[in-house]
Amino acid sequence: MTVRVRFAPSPTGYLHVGATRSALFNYLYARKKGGKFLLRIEDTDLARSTDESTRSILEGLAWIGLEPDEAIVFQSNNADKHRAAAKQLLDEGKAYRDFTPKAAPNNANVKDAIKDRARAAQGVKNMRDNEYRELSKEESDARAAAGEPFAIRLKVSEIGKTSFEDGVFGLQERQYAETEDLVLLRSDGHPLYNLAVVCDDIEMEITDVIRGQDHLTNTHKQILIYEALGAAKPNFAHLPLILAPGGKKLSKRIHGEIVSLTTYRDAGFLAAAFRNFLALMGWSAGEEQEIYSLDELIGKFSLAGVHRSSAIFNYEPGNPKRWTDDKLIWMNAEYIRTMPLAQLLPFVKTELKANKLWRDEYDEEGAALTSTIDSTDSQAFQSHTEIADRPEAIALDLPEIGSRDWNVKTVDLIRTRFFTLKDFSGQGRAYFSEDFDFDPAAVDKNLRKFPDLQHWLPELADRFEAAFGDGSRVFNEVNIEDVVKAFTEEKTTKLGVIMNGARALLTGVAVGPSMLTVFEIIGLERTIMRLKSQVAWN
RNA sequence: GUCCGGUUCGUCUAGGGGUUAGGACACCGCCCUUUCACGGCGGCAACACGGGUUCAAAUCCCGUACCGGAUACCA
Repeated sequence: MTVRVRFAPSPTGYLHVGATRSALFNYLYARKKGGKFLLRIEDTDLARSTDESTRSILEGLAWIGLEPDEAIVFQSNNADKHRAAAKQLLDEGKAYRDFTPKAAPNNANVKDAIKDRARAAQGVKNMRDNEYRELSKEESDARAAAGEPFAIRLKVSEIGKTSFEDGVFGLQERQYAETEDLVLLRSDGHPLYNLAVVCDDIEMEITDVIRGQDHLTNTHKQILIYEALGAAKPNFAHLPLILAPGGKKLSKRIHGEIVSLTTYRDAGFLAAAFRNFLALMGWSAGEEQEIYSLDELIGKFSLAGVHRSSAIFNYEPGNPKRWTDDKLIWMNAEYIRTMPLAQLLPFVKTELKANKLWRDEYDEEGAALTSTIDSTDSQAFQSHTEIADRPEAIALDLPEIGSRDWNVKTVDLIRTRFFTLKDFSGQGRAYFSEDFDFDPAAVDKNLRKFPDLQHWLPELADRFEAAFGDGSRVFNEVNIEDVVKAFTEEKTTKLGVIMNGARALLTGVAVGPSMLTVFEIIGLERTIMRLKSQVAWN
């Protein structure tokens, strides 16, 4: 039998990172087993479900690369089937009508109300004391015919237990006495979650249900429904939860946008990096590897590697440097600097375009460097070093400023210190535009601390002009170094003072690659212009 | 309350009778360097507690504590 799994979110908000991990594990399991990964939108709670949420979920799944193999199922479309199933169980005497008037909903604190009620019962509550449980068929039919409202409850036996072998948690057993006669159909005819899920999973021929640990007790209820319906039950596996720092469940309401997948997309994370990070939350292949391609994850995934303990999604609210999990940030940076350049470039292009930093010239086909990069074998993943070590890529003369090759070389140069795609348009803005900001800290540290620089740097610009302006010498690292060193000696100052001052003026920031390379990449013309500019000083 | 589950460095984790308890992130130090959040080297740092079984327990058993989940005519 081919494996069929499903991800079944309810569209009551954006896609949650915990839910995304459930989707990922379902997907990995399906791919590993050569099965199908399906998507069902559980939109039966009309009051809370929105189309916008559905769109957002779909968008999130598309971004992270977890698209379903078959058409999306909307649970609300199956309500008639759910009602028919309830009716069938009623007719077979496996369920009964409960004419108890519906209790007023206590929306303020539903959870607390449930807890209080349970505590009041002191654990000796009889789950079978419903007065309508043994009502005669005649009377039940008569009252229903008279128009009296009723809910339909499953008649759960008093003696016995449900049990199943959980793919993660092992053998799970629960005495029937612990399970109440659960409601299948609300008195307004609305099918309830557990019934809907079971009917749909049967209908969709789901073989393996993989979902959050918060559904463990639902599983016992659902098994009762499978049995009543005479249907074969699927395999079940429950995943540990992802918790917030402090150990509470990571929730949209309390923790905000940090739990939304779109936050990471918008913050410049690579889907591959995010997926990699998520896979390692609650799962391990039992080895010391950290970076896994999707194919590797599929190859190595197994439910046996899933933990039973919850993982904490670690971050510090209010700390800009740790706004999300450290390891996630590191992993994204690791992907940016080590992934094949040809794979990174399209993402950088999108980022630059969105900030009006992209030039059509970057798209032009042609030169040697570009074709070298494009032919890079993208299966190899340690490629940053490979590219850097490849003499034909790095030894080329500097491409014309603003050309496609220049863009490729620049991206490869600056990516080594970047954490997100946003950095290409933020910290890296000065490479692509004249309109960039100066980091006040960089100005203070590298310029104001050495007031002489205010006239020295324009002077250096003149030296560059004199040395390279007529084109007789190439503006490259070796020659630039000669000029700067001579200038430094003349001023009897340290090389670092000149270099760091120039860095602040040329790039607006205090960090970056070797300054000699930066001069070269920025180019003679822009270097002269920026060294002479006084805007940073004002 | 009851049921279910959990507890190895700050965090993610490896290890499941004999290990100097390993790795990653973060942090700290040193090196490289004109700077740097790259890179290299090194450091700090953990088996919740109490009993038992055993020659030997982080590992098996029992108990305790703490944490989490569930307990709806929500999903």
